[in-house]
Order: sequence, then C-alpha cells, then structure tokens
Amino acid sequence: MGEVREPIKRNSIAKKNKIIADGFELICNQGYHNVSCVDIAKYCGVSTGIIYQYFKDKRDIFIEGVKLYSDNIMFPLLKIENKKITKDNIEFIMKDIILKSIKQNTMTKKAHQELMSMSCLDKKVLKIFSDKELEITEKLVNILKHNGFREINLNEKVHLIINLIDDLCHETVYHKHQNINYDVLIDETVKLIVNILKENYENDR
Amino acid sequence: MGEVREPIKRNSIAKKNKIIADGFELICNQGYHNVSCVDIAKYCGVSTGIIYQYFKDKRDIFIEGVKLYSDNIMFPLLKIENKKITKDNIEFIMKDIILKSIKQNTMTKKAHQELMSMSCLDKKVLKIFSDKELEITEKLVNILKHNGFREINLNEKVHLIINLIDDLCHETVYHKHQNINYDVLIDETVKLIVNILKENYENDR
Amino acid sequence: MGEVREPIKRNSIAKKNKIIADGFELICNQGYHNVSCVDIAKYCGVSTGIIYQYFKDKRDIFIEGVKLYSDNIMFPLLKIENKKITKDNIEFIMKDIILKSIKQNTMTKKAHQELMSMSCLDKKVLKIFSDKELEITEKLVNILKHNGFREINLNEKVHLIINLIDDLCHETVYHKHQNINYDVLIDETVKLIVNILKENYENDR
Amino acid sequence: MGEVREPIKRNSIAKKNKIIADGFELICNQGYHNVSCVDIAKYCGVSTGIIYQYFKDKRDIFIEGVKLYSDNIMFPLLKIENKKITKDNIEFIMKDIILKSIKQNTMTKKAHQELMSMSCLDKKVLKIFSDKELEITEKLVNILKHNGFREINLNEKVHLIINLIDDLCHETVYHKHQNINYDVLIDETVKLIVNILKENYENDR
DNA sequence: TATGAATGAGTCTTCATTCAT
DNA sequence: AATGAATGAAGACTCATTCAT
Repeated sequence: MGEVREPIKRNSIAKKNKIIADGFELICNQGYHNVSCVDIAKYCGVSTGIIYQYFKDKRDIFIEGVKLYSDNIMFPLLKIENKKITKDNIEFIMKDIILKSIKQNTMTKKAHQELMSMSCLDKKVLKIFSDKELEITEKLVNILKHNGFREINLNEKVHLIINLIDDLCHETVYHKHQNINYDVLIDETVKLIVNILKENYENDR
Repeated sequence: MGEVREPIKRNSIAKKNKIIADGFELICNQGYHNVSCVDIAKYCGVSTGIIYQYFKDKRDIFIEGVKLYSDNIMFPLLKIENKKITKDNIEFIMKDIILKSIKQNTMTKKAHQELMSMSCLDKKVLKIFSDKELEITEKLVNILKHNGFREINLNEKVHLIINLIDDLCHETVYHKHQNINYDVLIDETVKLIVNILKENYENDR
Repeated sequence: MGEVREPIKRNSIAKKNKIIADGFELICNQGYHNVSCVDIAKYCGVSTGIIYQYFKDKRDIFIEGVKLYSDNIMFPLLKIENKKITKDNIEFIMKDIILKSIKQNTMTKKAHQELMSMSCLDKKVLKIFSDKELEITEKLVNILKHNGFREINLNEKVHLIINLIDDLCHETVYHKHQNINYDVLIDETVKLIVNILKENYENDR
Repeated sequence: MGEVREPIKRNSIAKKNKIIADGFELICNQGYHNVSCVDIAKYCGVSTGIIYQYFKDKRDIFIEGVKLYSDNIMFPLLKIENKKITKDNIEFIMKDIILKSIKQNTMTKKAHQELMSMSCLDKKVLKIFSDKELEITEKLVNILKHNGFREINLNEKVHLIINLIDDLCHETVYHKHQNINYDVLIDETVKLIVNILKENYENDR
C-alpha cells in the first residue's frame, strides 16, 4: 500500500509545505470534519495523488500544521524575554504579557475552536500542546528561579498561572460573557498571579 | 420530507427518551464521528426509521443528551448546598467542593473528551455549557452575597473561581502532567480561591 | 504520445533485459494484479519513466518474460534427448521424463499459478504456450517416427501423452488431493502412456 | 466497519440472488479484473450500497457465483446415472459421457477462461473445484465398485479418467489445435479409459 | 537517455436519509 | 407508529501514465 514519500527536490519540498500551510488553513477555517482530502488538494492547487504521496491521510496534514503553527499562535508566552523580574515589577510584567498574548492571538475564532476540539480528541495533537505547555512552564520556572524566587511548589504555581493566562486569552477572544467586565477580569487575574507568587519572594530580603 | 414528530403516547415518549439515553451514551463512548445513525438505532434496539421521526439528525440526539445529562456530569458545583459561608470555613468548604467535583466526575475519559470537543465546535452545545456556567456563577454570587461578602468585582471573581475549579477537574481527567503534584495543585488552588475572595470579606467586621 | 523505443546501445539493451528479468520475477512472485509499474521500476532499480520507453505497459513486460523464460520452466519435455526409443525401454524413458519434469519445475507455486492464470486470460500468453506445446508435440512425434513407431493417430496420441504429463506436473505443484497416492498416479500414467503407444509399435517385428 | 447482512425478506433474498446471478455473469463475460462493483451494481439494476450489505467485496460475489453455477457448468460428469456398467458396455458409456459433457458445456469461452484463471489464483475457488472433483471421483469409484470392478488403484485411475475427460472437454471447446483431429482424440481417449480400467475387470469371471 | 514528481480518472466503501410495507 | 431494506452522493485512496528537467 501507499508508502509516504519525503520530497527531495527544493520544488517538491515547497509543495509539501504549501499543502501543510494551505491545508491547515482550510481545515481550521472550514472544520476538520467538513473538509475532504480532495477539497484540500483543490484548495492547494495540487492533485489528490500528491497528497497521498506526502501524507498518510488528512489527519497527518493537520498534525503537521499543528506542529508548525501552534507556536506562533497558541502560546505567545513562549516569547517571554529574559527580563529582570522583581517583586516590584512583577505586576507590570504580567499584565504586559497578558495584553500581548491577547493581542497576538491572530487565529480566527473558528480555527481556534477546531484546534481546541481536535486537541480533545486526538492524542497526537494533545501531546503537541502538552509538550508546548511543559516547555513554557519550565522556561518560566527557570526565569523565576534565576530572579531569586523560592522553589516552594513553584512548578504547580507556574502551571496555575499559565492556565489562568490561557483561560483569559480564550475568553477575551471568544466567549464574551455579557455580565463579565473583561478589564476587571484582567486586573483580577494579574492580582491573582502576583498573589500566587507572593510567598515565593516576600521573605526574600 | 420527514417532519420531526413529538411523541404523544406514553410508550413513544419512553422510546424517545431511550434513544436519547442510549444514543448519548454510545456517542460519548465511541465518539461522535465514529458512530452512525444506524449504529445508534441498533444500540437502542429500535429501527433506523424511527430515529428520523423523533430527531432531525444525529446531532439532534446528541444535543438532547447534552441537555439532559450535562448537569449531573459536568457541573457538580450546581449542587452546592446553601451552607453558611464565613471567612473561617471558606477554605474548608472550597476544598470540599473541589474534591467532590473531582470525585463526581463519573464520565469516562472518552466521554469527557467528546463533550469537550463538541463544545468547541457546536454552537448549541457551547450555549448549553455557557448557560450552565452562568447559572452557577449567579448562584454562587448570591450565596456569597447572602453570607455578607461585598460585591466588588464579585461576578468576575466568581467567574475566575469557576474557571479554576473547571481546569482542575479537566486536568485530573486527562492531562496528568508528570512533573505536577496534583495534591499540591489542589491546595494551591484552594489558597488562591480564598485569596480571591479575601478583600470581599476581610473588612467585614 | 510515448512511442515504445527499441534500445540500441549495449547498455540500454542490458537495462531492458534487466527490466524483463526482474519485472517478470516480481510479477510471478507477487501476482500480476498485485504489482504496479512503479513497484516494478523500484524493484528493477530504474525510473518509472524508462519503463514506458521500452514497454507499452505492464502486460508487455510480462509477455516478454513469458517468451523468455517459459521454456526452461514450463516445458522440460522440450529437452528430451534423442535417445533410442524401443518398446523395451519406452516405459523407463517415460518415467524418467516425468520424474525429471516434476523435479525441474523450479518455479514457486505462486509463480506457476500466475502463469497458469494469465495463460487463461491473455491471448498472447496462451499463444506462446500453445506454440510451445505444438513444438514439443512435433518433436516427440518425429522422435517416435525415427524410432520406427507407426503413424496411426500419432499426433493425437502424443498430444494425449503431453496432456497427461502436464496434468501430472501441475498436480504435484498444487492440487495434492489427499486420497490420491501420487506414486501410484505416476506409475499408472506411465502405464497409460505405454499403452497409448502400444499399437504403434507392437506389430513392429 | 460494514457488517455483511443476510437478507430475510423474500424480496431481498431474490435481490441477493439476482446480484449473484447477474454479477457472476458480468464478471465471467467481462473479466474479473475489468469489472468494478459499481459496474456490477449498474448491471444488476441495484445501488452500490446494497452490494456491500450482502457481500464483503467483488470476490465474494464471484465465489458465490462459482458455488452456485459450477455444478451445471463445469462437471457434467456429476450427473452420471446409475447405469449398469460392464466390460462390454463401458466403452459405449464412456463415449456417451464424453459427448454429453462436451455438449453440455454451455459457458462462453470467455467465462470459462475467467473461471480457470481464477481457480489458479484464488484458494477458495480452487477449493470449490477440488471438492467437486473429489465428489465425482468418489461417485464414479463407487459406481464401478458396485458393478464389480476391482479396487486396485481405483482412486488414482478414476482420477486420471476425470482428468482426461476434463482436458478433452476444454480442448474441444476452446483450444482447437489445428493439427489435431478431435474425433480421433475422442476415440483415443475412450480407448484409453477402457484400457485404464481393463485390469480392474478382466479377471472378473 | 533517464529521472521521479505529478496527475486525475477510477475504484472501493460508507452512511445519512428515504420509503414501501 | 414502526420497520429495515435500499439508495446514491460523497469520501478515501490507488496507479497507469505523462512530462518537466
């Protein structure tokens, strides 16, 4: 049966990447279950055959897309610069991160929903997201440690922080509960984050 | 074409409910996209035809199932009793709620994933969950008010609390990050919740 | 559109022959309908394109293979040496031929089946086999005549003999009826052959 | 995945049988590999879907056809009546069987070739034919024993006889070697058969 | 000459939905 | 009201053949 082939020529590599890029886009916008491989081929301007030479199936294209694009899209936190974090600027830094995260979330609502939905069902997708989350957690933990924060339950605390930021981003972008004032929610979240870390730095002096 | 009919006879009503109950179970366990209407009919012990007399399509059965069963399953918080909440017992009460929530989560992992996944994609399902969340938020806000908690940003704070509890429940169902100690996570979350509400009761006396 | 080209350079001729040899082998072992031209190209270590420069299609390769290899494989009878055949040694000679035929049948069962199967369907293949059979028939008829056998119905008799030997070879390759003792079958066949020719030599003296 | 269903209603049973009858006919006439399931559905005047409800795949239809029709078509010998066979009438009876077999061979050449071809490739088809052959062999052996024929190598001899008759039928219907006089071939075959059995009855008195 | 990437028509197979009974 | 056989459009996937390099 059809072996998956890896393109060698520069041209073909470009084609494979185009299939990932355009195919991922199409899947995200139309919905994984509403799009067929023929649709993807048409959308990418290639033949159906070539799809099956470079990918095992539709899922495979999607997974590649997730791998490639989840970075930029899902976890802006990853790009935290190595700023000096102190008990004095932590509130400001966190609010900055949150605002940037919200702004950078460039995906369409539909695309985001697709990704969320698939991450619930597909082990591979879930794994990619989990790994990304782990990466950020470790990064943030290290930054905090380098800045003199104490280690008590630091892992769990950072995990909580990331969850809070994630929830916030998703909500401000999509949910929009009517009786929630999102500016207030942001401020409360920042306060919370600061609070979470308080015992890790307050006895520092 | 086939109008959806509402059963009148007691017998028929029972049959419709059986389809919802069994169909929802099957969808949750096998996955929405892995189950056909013929499968559902077989599983419910009815004919294919009858499905289309009581329901528009597969989605319709699922929605009805979500409406009927999401309560018990997804939001144990709804069952908070009207306990007296004070600054002294709030920590205990919250921990109790969380532990109960985790324990009461009787769905299989697969079912949980299906529901989560569908709630990302399907407006109706999302609406049901949103409404449920709103209901709990309001309930909890009221309880807190009745217990003398001040109203500053109370809506947003309760919203945050519910998110935190939700995240915790989901995680214990699947993520299971290896480097996270879940007992610690629970305690930190409880501390956080207490902290969130502190300024709403600390000046109470 | 692509004309089939006949290679001129020694190198190219070798390549064409390699395609026939390896391609025929692959088809015989995997089954004509289970092998694609791309498979053949890969197996032969050449490009897909080149296949279509030397051959019209897959069938063409197969036919060439049959032409080239059927001799050795299918009709060991062809190699009958010009022994002196008399009424006294005919039984011995025939048994020898049969045993050699069975032994020489070096093809795999699978290959044998493929060839048989294709010979039923493909006029060209059938023609090649028919011609081979005709050739053997004539050869054997001539040998017998040279050895003083009378001509009465000799063609038909030799034809029968060849059929009998062929059947025997095929059976030892696959049928293998359980309740048949194949040693007995061989002896009975030899007796039969001798019998067939009896009236062509018994009045000889 | 699609379970094969067995029709219950009389109407459906008729439909399944129609698919076997017409499908087998189409496959035989057009060639197994030249016919798709969609072709069969069209030819039978049914939908593609129903094909997959009653059959696993194309091969399944073909096998059913072989089971159903091989009797009438391939082995007219099966219908040997329980005539009294003696050394005096055996020649007449055998010639009669052969002539009837040739006459009864109602299949088209194409169909016959398909069956032969498939029996080389497909274990199930081969099995059906083998079993049929075994059945005839046993039947004939028993008839001969009942008529006082001795048992020496009787199995193997009858096997040879059946092979001879089979070969003869196939040839007279299709091959038609030019330099073979088929009337002569028939007579020689009859003589041969009588000869084969001679030692089983000649010492009878 | 030779390559192997690309094509797209064609095949298999499923399933939501209808309809005769 | 209920049945379940039947439909056929649609999706997944293959492969003989072409063509730019």
